Amino acid sequence: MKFTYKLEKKEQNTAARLGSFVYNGQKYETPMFMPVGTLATVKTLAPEELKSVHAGIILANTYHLWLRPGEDVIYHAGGLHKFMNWDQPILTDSGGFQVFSLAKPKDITEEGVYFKNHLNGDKLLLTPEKSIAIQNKLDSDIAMSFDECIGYPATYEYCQKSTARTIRWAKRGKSVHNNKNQMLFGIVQGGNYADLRKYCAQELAKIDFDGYSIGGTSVGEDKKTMYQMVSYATKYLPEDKIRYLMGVGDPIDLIENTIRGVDIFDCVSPTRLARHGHAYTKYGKINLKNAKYKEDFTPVSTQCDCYACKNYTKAYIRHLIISNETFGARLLSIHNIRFLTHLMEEIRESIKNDSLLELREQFIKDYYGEKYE
RNA sequence: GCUCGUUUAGUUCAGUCGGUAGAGCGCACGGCUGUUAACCGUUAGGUCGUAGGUUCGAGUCCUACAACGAGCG
Repeated sequence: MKFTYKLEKKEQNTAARLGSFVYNGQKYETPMFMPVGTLATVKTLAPEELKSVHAGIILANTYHLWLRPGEDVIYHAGGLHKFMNWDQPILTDSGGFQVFSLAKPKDITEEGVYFKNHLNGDKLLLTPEKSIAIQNKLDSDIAMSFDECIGYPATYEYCQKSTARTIRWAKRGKSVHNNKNQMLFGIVQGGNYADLRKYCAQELAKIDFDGYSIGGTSVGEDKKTMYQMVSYATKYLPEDKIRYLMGVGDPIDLIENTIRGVDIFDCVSPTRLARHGHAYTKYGKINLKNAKYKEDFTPVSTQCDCYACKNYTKAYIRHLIISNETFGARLLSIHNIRFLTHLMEEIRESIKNDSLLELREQFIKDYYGEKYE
């Protein structure tokens, strides 16, 4: 189902934006954070639990669902929403990140990208057209253009060549996109090169997508570099369209990139860290596996309103995680997602009050103490 | 009581022809940014049951003892 982004307000002191859209009769505000549910599930969580932590859009992955169960199965099920019982928005990534994480350089061609199916060894070719066709069938609300997520560092020559190809791929995808209920976003690449980011953003804007993403960040660069890449891109993106920074979700990065004009984020961190026993707190990330929590009978956070913090102690969750009990991963996933959605609530509030820079200062003080930069 | 077997890291076990010890798990700590990740990495941890003997040298071969286990009385 399509929805229209509305830019509500711009923060006075930064490039931050407050926006909104209505989906299925419900209003959603940006900036927002999207939990990741690669295989049509946000790992360990039921849809009801996702709603309880105020999740808005969730993300699923074209590549993974193509391999298993296959897009036809989901099409026959009546689409991804029905298949996974999720009546809020769904964004599908295109498989572009798997070009970065799974493919070898020699497998990337003008036509598309060759993958080795990790389930059965089959040789696979994913093209821009194929990615869009799969996403059309999955019937997500937002489809992503097939791109190459460039690693870091990368030479200017490589970024130039790859980014030009990503733009050609974006055009090819757009020309075959045929799901009227689905939006299509373009993805700005360009590495850490201002002119390439600018060029890519402007070329994509000409194609006229429903929204724009910034890709090729959180691939090993330092934070300063990431923020620079984002600034290079947001500067040249249409103001009236939503901007999505892909794969970014470290709490401070949500603040810093909101400041640079980003509207939505996604990241595996809250759920992956949860499964690995870590929890976000206002005063920094904690590792619940540490012995010091063995008899800590207080919640992860006394201020958090999530189900885990309201009902369980660190000692109990630690016990579950150490015993490899899935309930521990589930409780921490609930908490970590809630931590990020709550942070986004604070960010939106501070945009309304034009106090985002103050929020950043206070956050850093609390989260990092004296250690930050 | 006799026979056989076992005894090595916290634990379960490897350990070649005799050349002064390794692994998995656990413990402790760290990492994780569009998920091939309930994963990966790094420490710490040993009088090789005890006492003798053979040998240049014994976790390894021999003897005795101890503990545990099995079988037979």
